Amino acid sequence: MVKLTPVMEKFILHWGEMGNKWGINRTVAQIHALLFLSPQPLNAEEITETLQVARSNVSNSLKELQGWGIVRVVHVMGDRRDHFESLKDVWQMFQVILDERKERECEPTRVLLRECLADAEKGGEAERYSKERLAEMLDFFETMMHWYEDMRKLPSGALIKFVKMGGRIKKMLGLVS
Amino acid sequence: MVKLTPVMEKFILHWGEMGNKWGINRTVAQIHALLFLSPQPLNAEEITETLQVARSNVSNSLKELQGWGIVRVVHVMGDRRDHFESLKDVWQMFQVILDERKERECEPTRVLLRECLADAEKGGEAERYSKERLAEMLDFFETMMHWYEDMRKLPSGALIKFVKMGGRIKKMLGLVS
DNA sequence: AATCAGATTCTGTTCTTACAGAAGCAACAG
DNA sequence: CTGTTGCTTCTGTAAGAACAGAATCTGATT
Repeated sequence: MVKLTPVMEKFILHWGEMGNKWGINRTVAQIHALLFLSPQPLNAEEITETLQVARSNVSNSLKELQGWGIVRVVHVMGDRRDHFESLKDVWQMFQVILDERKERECEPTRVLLRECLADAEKGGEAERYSKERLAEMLDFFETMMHWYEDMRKLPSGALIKFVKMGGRIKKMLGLVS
Repeated sequence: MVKLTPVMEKFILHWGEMGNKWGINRTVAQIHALLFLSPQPLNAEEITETLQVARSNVSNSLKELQGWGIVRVVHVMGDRRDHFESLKDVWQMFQVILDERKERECEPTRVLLRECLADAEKGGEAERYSKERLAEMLDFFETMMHWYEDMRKLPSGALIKFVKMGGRIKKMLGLVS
Protein backbone atom coordinates (compact mmCIF):
# COMPACT_ATOMS: atom_id res chain seq x y z
CA MET A 1 0.00 0.00 0.00
CA VAL A 2 1.28 3.40 -0.97
CA LYS A 3 0.81 6.06 1.64
CA LEU A 4 0.29 9.43 0.04
CA THR A 5 2.16 12.33 1.54
CA PRO A 6 0.25 15.61 1.77
CA VAL A 7 2.22 17.00 -1.12
CA MET A 8 1.51 14.02 -3.31
CA GLU A 9 -2.16 14.20 -2.57
CA LYS A 10 -2.31 17.89 -3.33
CA PHE A 11 -0.59 17.48 -6.63
CA ILE A 12 -2.55 14.42 -7.69
CA LEU A 13 -5.85 16.16 -7.08
CA HIS A 14 -4.78 19.23 -8.96
CA TRP A 15 -3.44 17.22 -11.86
CA GLY A 16 -6.80 15.51 -12.11
CA GLU A 17 -8.54 18.87 -12.41
CA MET A 18 -6.01 20.08 -14.93
CA GLY A 19 -6.47 17.01 -17.06
CA ASN A 20 -10.17 17.55 -16.95
CA LYS A 21 -9.90 21.05 -18.32
CA TRP A 22 -7.82 19.79 -21.21
CA GLY A 23 -10.21 17.02 -22.10
CA ILE A 24 -8.52 14.19 -20.22
CA ASN A 25 -10.42 11.98 -17.83
CA ARG A 26 -9.89 12.98 -14.23
CA THR A 27 -8.85 9.58 -12.89
CA VAL A 28 -6.62 8.96 -15.86
CA ALA A 29 -4.79 12.14 -14.97
CA GLN A 30 -4.70 11.26 -11.29
CA ILE A 31 -3.18 7.88 -11.98
CA HIS A 32 -0.63 9.54 -14.17
CA ALA A 33 0.23 11.97 -11.40
CA LEU A 34 0.57 9.14 -8.92
CA LEU A 35 2.91 7.19 -11.15
CA PHE A 36 4.86 10.33 -11.91
CA LEU A 37 5.46 10.88 -8.22
CA SER A 38 6.08 7.28 -7.32
CA PRO A 39 9.72 6.32 -6.91
CA GLN A 40 8.89 2.73 -7.85
CA PRO A 41 6.59 1.25 -10.44
CA LEU A 42 3.20 0.37 -8.97
CA ASN A 43 0.85 -2.48 -9.74
CA ALA A 44 -2.83 -2.00 -10.43
CA GLU A 45 -3.84 -3.17 -6.98
CA GLU A 46 -1.72 -0.53 -5.30
CA ILE A 47 -3.16 2.17 -7.48
CA THR A 48 -6.67 1.01 -6.68
CA GLU A 49 -6.02 1.21 -2.96
CA THR A 50 -4.17 4.47 -3.07
CA LEU A 51 -6.67 6.39 -5.15
CA GLN A 52 -9.74 4.54 -3.94
CA VAL A 53 -11.20 3.77 -7.32
CA ALA A 54 -12.45 0.51 -8.79
CA ARG A 55 -9.99 -1.99 -10.10
CA SER A 56 -11.65 -1.96 -13.52
CA ASN A 57 -11.37 1.76 -13.69
CA VAL A 58 -7.65 1.55 -13.03
CA SER A 59 -7.24 -1.10 -15.65
CA ASN A 60 -8.90 1.00 -18.33
CA SER A 61 -7.15 4.17 -17.33
CA LEU A 62 -3.78 2.47 -17.47
CA LYS A 63 -4.54 1.27 -20.94
CA GLU A 64 -5.40 4.80 -21.94
CA LEU A 65 -2.14 6.10 -20.50
CA GLN A 66 -0.21 3.41 -22.33
CA GLY A 67 -2.02 4.43 -25.48
CA TRP A 68 -0.74 7.93 -24.99
CA GLY A 69 2.73 6.55 -24.50
CA ILE A 70 3.47 8.17 -21.17
CA VAL A 71 3.11 5.08 -19.02
CA ARG A 72 4.55 1.68 -19.61
CA VAL A 73 4.48 -1.78 -18.13
CA VAL A 74 7.48 -3.09 -16.30
CA HIS A 75 7.98 -6.35 -14.50
CA VAL A 76 9.39 -6.98 -11.09
CA MET A 77 11.42 -10.12 -10.50
CA GLY A 78 9.39 -12.85 -8.89
CA ASP A 79 6.09 -11.06 -9.32
CA ARG A 80 3.65 -12.00 -12.01
CA ARG A 81 1.72 -8.78 -11.77
CA ASP A 82 2.20 -5.97 -14.20
CA HIS A 83 3.74 -2.88 -12.74
CA PHE A 84 3.45 0.54 -14.24
CA GLU A 85 5.74 3.49 -14.39
CA SER A 86 5.41 6.94 -15.87
CA LEU A 87 7.92 8.74 -17.98
CA LYS A 88 9.87 10.82 -15.52
CA ASP A 89 11.48 13.32 -17.80
CA VAL A 90 9.08 16.23 -17.95
CA TRP A 91 10.28 17.54 -21.29
CA GLN A 92 10.02 14.18 -22.90
CA MET A 93 6.62 13.61 -21.35
CA PHE A 94 5.10 16.76 -22.77
CA GLN A 95 6.73 16.12 -26.08
CA VAL A 96 5.06 12.74 -26.24
CA ILE A 97 1.73 14.27 -25.28
CA LEU A 98 2.02 16.97 -27.90
CA ASP A 99 3.05 14.47 -30.56
CA GLU A 100 0.03 12.43 -29.77
CA ARG A 101 -2.43 15.30 -29.76
CA LYS A 102 -1.00 16.56 -32.99
CA GLU A 103 -1.67 13.24 -34.65
CA ARG A 104 -5.05 12.64 -33.11
CA GLU A 105 -6.53 16.08 -33.33
CA CYS A 106 -4.54 18.50 -35.46
CA GLU A 107 -3.81 16.15 -38.32
CA PRO A 108 -7.48 15.26 -38.88
CA THR A 109 -8.32 18.95 -38.76
CA ARG A 110 -5.74 19.69 -41.38
CA VAL A 111 -7.20 16.98 -43.57
CA LEU A 112 -10.70 18.29 -43.06
CA LEU A 113 -9.67 21.82 -43.90
CA ARG A 114 -8.14 20.63 -47.13
CA GLU A 115 -11.34 18.81 -47.98
CA CYS A 116 -13.38 21.87 -47.16
CA LEU A 117 -11.27 23.98 -49.44
CA ALA A 118 -11.59 21.47 -52.25
CA ASP A 119 -15.36 21.38 -51.76
CA ALA A 120 -15.47 25.14 -51.64
CA GLU A 121 -13.91 25.28 -55.08
CA LYS A 122 -16.94 23.55 -56.47
CA GLY A 123 -19.31 25.65 -54.43
CA GLY A 124 -18.81 28.82 -56.43
CA GLU A 125 -19.81 32.18 -55.11
CA ALA A 126 -21.73 30.79 -52.12
CA GLU A 127 -18.53 29.47 -50.63
CA ARG A 128 -16.33 32.45 -51.38
CA TYR A 129 -16.11 33.83 -47.92
CA SER A 130 -15.80 30.45 -46.22
CA LYS A 131 -12.99 29.62 -48.56
CA GLU A 132 -11.08 32.71 -47.56
CA ARG A 133 -11.49 32.08 -43.86
CA LEU A 134 -10.71 28.39 -44.04
CA ALA A 135 -7.67 28.98 -46.20
CA GLU A 136 -6.27 31.19 -43.46
CA MET A 137 -7.11 28.60 -40.89
CA LEU A 138 -5.40 25.90 -42.90
CA ASP A 139 -2.35 28.06 -43.37
CA PHE A 140 -2.19 28.52 -39.64
CA PHE A 141 -2.39 24.79 -38.99
CA GLU A 142 0.15 23.93 -41.64
CA THR A 143 2.56 26.53 -40.39
CA MET A 144 2.30 25.57 -36.76
CA MET A 145 2.50 21.88 -37.44
CA HIS A 146 5.56 22.27 -39.60
CA TRP A 147 7.14 24.43 -37.02
CA TYR A 148 6.42 21.91 -34.31
CA GLU A 149 7.89 19.12 -36.42
CA ASP A 150 11.05 21.14 -36.95
CA MET A 151 11.43 21.88 -33.27
CA ARG A 152 10.60 18.30 -32.51
CA LYS A 153 13.54 17.09 -34.54
CA LEU A 154 16.08 19.06 -32.57
CA PRO A 155 18.14 17.09 -30.11
CA SER A 156 16.33 17.67 -26.85
CA GLY A 157 19.22 19.50 -25.28
CA ALA A 158 19.23 22.05 -28.07
CA LEU A 159 15.50 22.49 -27.82
CA ILE A 160 15.63 23.16 -24.12
CA LYS A 161 18.47 25.57 -24.53
CA PHE A 162 16.55 27.31 -27.25
CA VAL A 163 13.44 27.72 -25.18
CA LYS A 164 15.43 28.88 -22.20
CA MET A 165 16.97 31.61 -24.29
CA GLY A 166 13.62 33.30 -24.16
CA GLY A 167 13.93 37.01 -24.65
CA ARG A 168 17.22 36.88 -26.44
CA ILE A 169 15.40 35.43 -29.42
CA LYS A 170 14.34 38.92 -30.26
CA LYS A 171 17.87 39.95 -31.10
CA MET A 172 18.33 36.94 -33.28
CA LEU A 173 15.17 37.81 -35.08
CA GLY A 174 16.57 41.23 -35.68
CA LEU A 175 19.47 39.52 -37.40
CA VAL A 176 17.42 37.57 -39.84
CA SER A 177 14.29 39.53 -40.50
CA MET B 1 -32.02 33.12 -41.36
CA VAL B 2 -28.56 31.99 -42.27
CA LYS B 3 -28.44 29.14 -44.74
CA LEU B 4 -25.44 26.97 -44.11
CA THR B 5 -23.45 25.89 -47.13
CA PRO B 6 -22.19 22.30 -47.10
CA VAL B 7 -18.70 23.50 -46.35
CA MET B 8 -19.83 25.64 -43.44
CA GLU B 9 -21.77 22.78 -41.98
CA LYS B 10 -18.87 20.40 -42.31
CA PHE B 11 -16.48 22.77 -40.62
CA ILE B 12 -18.88 23.76 -37.86
CA LEU B 13 -19.51 20.16 -36.91
CA HIS B 14 -15.82 19.34 -36.88
CA TRP B 15 -14.97 22.40 -34.87
CA GLY B 16 -17.50 21.32 -32.29
CA GLU B 17 -15.81 17.95 -31.96
CA MET B 18 -12.40 19.56 -31.79
CA GLY B 19 -13.51 21.89 -29.05
CA ASN B 20 -14.85 18.97 -27.13
CA LYS B 21 -11.53 17.15 -27.18
CA TRP B 22 -9.82 20.22 -25.80
CA GLY B 23 -12.29 20.69 -22.99
CA ILE B 24 -14.54 23.24 -24.66
CA ASN B 25 -18.27 22.78 -24.84
CA ARG B 26 -19.41 21.48 -28.20
CA THR B 27 -22.04 24.12 -28.91
CA VAL B 28 -19.76 26.89 -27.72
CA ALA B 29 -17.27 25.75 -30.31
CA GLN B 30 -19.94 25.41 -32.97
CA ILE B 31 -21.18 28.91 -32.39
CA HIS B 32 -17.66 30.14 -32.60
CA ALA B 33 -17.18 28.35 -35.91
CA LEU B 34 -20.38 29.79 -37.27
CA LEU B 35 -19.40 33.33 -36.36
CA PHE B 36 -15.94 32.77 -37.71
CA LEU B 37 -17.40 31.79 -41.08
CA SER B 38 -20.11 34.39 -41.16
CA PRO B 39 -19.38 37.44 -43.31
CA GLN B 40 -21.69 39.54 -41.16
CA PRO B 41 -22.26 39.66 -37.43
CA LEU B 42 -25.20 37.52 -36.37
CA ASN B 43 -27.80 38.04 -33.69
CA ALA B 44 -28.73 35.39 -31.17
CA GLU B 45 -31.95 34.52 -32.93
CA GLU B 46 -30.15 33.75 -36.16
CA ILE B 47 -27.67 31.53 -34.37
CA THR B 48 -30.50 29.70 -32.65
CA GLU B 49 -32.21 28.98 -35.96
CA THR B 50 -29.07 28.09 -37.82
CA LEU B 51 -27.68 25.65 -35.29
CA GLN B 52 -31.02 24.46 -33.94
CA VAL B 53 -30.27 24.92 -30.30
CA ALA B 54 -32.22 26.65 -27.57
CA ARG B 55 -32.11 30.38 -27.29
CA SER B 56 -30.86 30.19 -23.70
CA ASN B 57 -28.08 27.91 -24.74
CA VAL B 58 -26.95 30.41 -27.34
CA SER B 59 -27.08 33.20 -24.82
CA ASN B 60 -24.86 31.38 -22.37
CA SER B 61 -22.46 30.16 -24.99
CA LEU B 62 -22.03 33.65 -26.36
CA LYS B 63 -21.23 34.89 -22.92
CA GLU B 64 -18.62 32.20 -22.60
CA LEU B 65 -17.08 33.17 -25.93
CA GLN B 66 -17.02 36.79 -24.90
CA GLY B 67 -15.34 35.73 -21.69
CA TRP B 68 -12.63 34.11 -23.74
CA GLY B 69 -12.30 37.30 -25.74
CA ILE B 70 -12.75 35.80 -29.17
CA VAL B 71 -16.27 37.04 -29.80
CA ARG B 72 -17.64 40.50 -29.28
CA VAL B 73 -20.89 42.36 -29.47
CA VAL B 74 -21.51 44.82 -32.25
CA HIS B 75 -24.56 46.85 -33.03
CA VAL B 76 -26.33 47.33 -36.30
CA MET B 77 -27.97 50.69 -37.02
CA GLY B 78 -31.66 50.68 -36.36
CA ASP B 79 -31.62 47.28 -34.66
CA ARG B 80 -31.86 46.96 -30.93
CA ARG B 81 -30.60 43.41 -30.90
CA ASP B 82 -27.04 42.54 -30.07
CA HIS B 83 -25.06 41.13 -32.92
CA PHE B 84 -21.97 39.03 -32.51
CA GLU B 85 -18.82 38.65 -34.48
CA SER B 86 -15.76 36.51 -34.06
CA LEU B 87 -12.19 37.58 -34.35
CA LYS B 88 -11.30 36.85 -37.93
CA ASP B 89 -7.54 36.88 -37.73
CA VAL B 90 -6.53 33.32 -37.02
CA TRP B 91 -3.20 34.17 -35.48
CA GLN B 92 -4.71 36.69 -33.17
CA MET B 93 -7.50 34.31 -32.29
CA PHE B 94 -5.21 31.54 -31.16
CA GLN B 95 -3.01 33.99 -29.36
CA VAL B 96 -6.00 35.15 -27.36
CA ILE B 97 -7.01 31.58 -26.60
CA LEU B 98 -3.52 30.67 -25.47
CA ASP B 99 -3.26 33.79 -23.34
CA GLU B 100 -6.47 32.87 -21.66
CA ARG B 101 -5.62 29.24 -21.04
CA LYS B 102 -2.26 30.24 -19.70
CA GLU B 103 -3.89 32.47 -17.13
CA ARG B 104 -6.71 30.14 -16.22
CA GLU B 105 -4.87 26.88 -16.14
CA CYS B 106 -1.12 27.17 -16.28
CA GLU B 107 -0.77 30.02 -13.85
CA PRO B 108 -2.69 28.24 -11.08
CA THR B 109 -0.61 25.15 -11.69
CA ARG B 110 2.56 27.14 -11.34
CA VAL B 111 1.28 28.55 -8.07
CA LEU B 112 0.32 25.13 -6.82
CA LEU B 113 3.69 23.68 -7.71
CA ARG B 114 5.41 26.42 -5.78
CA GLU B 115 3.22 25.67 -2.79
CA CYS B 116 3.93 21.99 -3.08
CA LEU B 117 7.64 22.63 -3.11
CA ALA B 118 7.38 24.86 -0.07
CA ASP B 119 5.34 22.21 1.74
CA ALA B 120 7.80 19.55 0.67
CA GLU B 121 10.58 21.46 2.41
CA LYS B 122 8.84 20.92 5.70
CA GLY B 123 8.04 17.32 4.88
CA GLY B 124 11.58 16.07 5.30
CA GLU B 125 12.66 12.74 3.92
CA ALA B 126 9.16 11.55 3.10
CA GLU B 127 8.83 14.24 0.45
CA ARG B 128 12.31 13.94 -1.02
CA TYR B 129 11.34 12.22 -4.20
CA SER B 130 8.20 14.27 -4.77
CA LYS B 131 10.23 17.39 -4.33
CA GLU B 132 12.62 16.36 -7.05
CA ARG B 133 9.90 15.49 -9.51
CA LEU B 134 7.82 18.57 -8.80
CA ALA B 135 10.82 20.84 -9.03
CA GLU B 136 11.41 19.59 -12.54
CA MET B 137 7.78 20.06 -13.35
CA LEU B 138 7.85 23.60 -12.04
CA ASP B 139 10.97 24.37 -13.99
CA PHE B 140 9.22 23.15 -17.11
CA PHE B 141 6.20 25.35 -16.49
CA GLU B 142 8.27 28.41 -15.65
CA THR B 143 10.42 27.97 -18.71
CA MET B 144 7.57 27.45 -21.10
CA MET B 145 5.51 30.26 -19.68
CA HIS B 146 8.39 32.70 -19.85
CA TRP B 147 9.12 31.62 -23.36
CA TYR B 148 5.52 32.10 -24.36
CA GLU B 149 5.45 35.54 -22.80
CA ASP B 150 8.57 36.50 -24.73
CA MET B 151 7.15 35.28 -28.01
CA ARG B 152 3.86 36.92 -27.15
CA LYS B 153 5.51 40.29 -26.92
CA LEU B 154 6.88 40.18 -30.43
CA PRO B 155 5.06 42.26 -33.00
CA SER B 156 2.79 39.74 -34.64
CA GLY B 157 4.45 40.07 -38.02
CA ALA B 158 7.80 39.13 -36.54
CA LEU B 159 6.28 36.19 -34.72
CA ILE B 160 4.70 34.81 -37.86
CA LYS B 161 7.89 35.27 -39.80
CA PHE B 162 9.74 33.51 -37.04
CA VAL B 163 7.44 30.54 -37.01
CA LYS B 164 7.44 30.30 -40.77
CA MET B 165 11.22 30.10 -40.73
CA GLY B 166 10.79 26.65 -39.35
CA GLY B 167 13.77 24.49 -40.15
CA ARG B 168 16.20 27.32 -40.60
CA ILE B 169 16.04 27.87 -36.88
CA LYS B 170 18.46 25.05 -36.52
CA LYS B 171 21.20 27.01 -38.17
CA MET B 172 20.59 29.94 -35.93
CA LEU B 173 20.81 27.68 -32.97
CA GLY B 174 24.12 26.52 -34.23
CA LEU B 175 25.20 30.14 -34.03
CA VAL B 176 24.33 30.68 -30.45
CA SER B 177 24.70 27.39 -28.65
C1' DA C 1 -6.84 -31.08 -16.17
C1' DA C 2 -7.96 -28.22 -12.19
C1' DT C 3 -6.94 -24.32 -9.65
C1' DC C 4 -5.48 -19.89 -8.85
C1' DA C 5 -3.79 -15.12 -9.62
C1' DG C 6 -4.17 -11.48 -12.30
C1' DA C 7 -6.09 -8.71 -15.94
C1' DT C 8 -9.87 -7.32 -19.00
C1' DT C 9 -14.50 -6.73 -20.60
C1' DC C 10 -19.31 -6.21 -19.70
C1' DT C 11 -23.37 -4.34 -17.43
C1' DG C 12 -26.02 -1.50 -14.81
C1' DT C 13 -25.76 2.60 -11.76
C1' DT C 14 -24.45 7.15 -10.49
C1' DC C 15 -22.91 11.63 -11.33
C1' DT C 16 -22.11 15.35 -14.31
C1' DT C 17 -22.84 18.27 -17.90
C1' DA C 18 -25.55 20.12 -21.50
C1' DC C 19 -29.55 21.73 -22.60
C1' DA C 20 -34.69 23.17 -23.51
C1' DG C 21 -38.35 25.77 -21.99
C1' DA C 22 -40.29 28.79 -18.60
C1' DA C 23 -40.01 32.64 -15.94
C1' DG C 24 -38.00 36.95 -14.92
C1' DC C 25 -35.93 41.33 -15.90
C1' DA C 26 -34.65 45.56 -18.51
C1' DA C 27 -35.13 48.85 -22.06
C1' DC C 28 -37.81 51.02 -25.07
C1' DA C 29 -42.19 52.56 -27.75
C1' DG C 30 -46.58 54.10 -27.89
C1' DC D 1 -48.40 53.31 -17.47
C1' DT D 2 -48.70 49.20 -20.52
C1' DG D 3 -47.26 46.25 -24.16
C1' DT D 4 -43.45 44.59 -26.73
C1' DT D 5 -38.88 43.04 -27.77
C1' DG D 6 -34.74 41.10 -26.49
C1' DC D 7 -31.72 39.12 -23.22
C1' DT D 8 -30.56 36.47 -19.00
C1' DT D 9 -31.35 33.45 -15.18
C1' DC D 10 -33.60 29.54 -13.26
C1' DT D 11 -35.35 24.80 -13.15
C1' DG D 12 -36.14 20.28 -14.46
C1' DT D 13 -34.86 16.78 -17.89
C1' DA D 14 -32.17 14.21 -20.88
C1' DA D 15 -27.87 12.63 -22.73
C1' DG D 16 -23.37 11.21 -21.84
C1' DA D 17 -19.34 10.08 -19.22
C1' DA D 18 -17.37 7.88 -15.49
C1' DC D 19 -17.39 4.33 -12.69
C1' DA D 20 -18.17 0.00 -9.39
C1' DG D 21 -18.82 -4.70 -9.21
C1' DA D 22 -19.70 -8.95 -11.54
C1' DA D 23 -18.48 -11.94 -14.97
C1' DT D 24 -15.18 -13.51 -18.10
C1' DC D 25 -10.90 -14.53 -19.93
C1' DT D 26 -5.74 -15.81 -19.84
C1' DG D 27 -2.07 -18.17 -18.75
C1' DA D 28 0.84 -19.97 -15.18
C1' DT D 29 1.35 -23.73 -11.49
C1' DT D 30 0.80 -28.07 -9.69
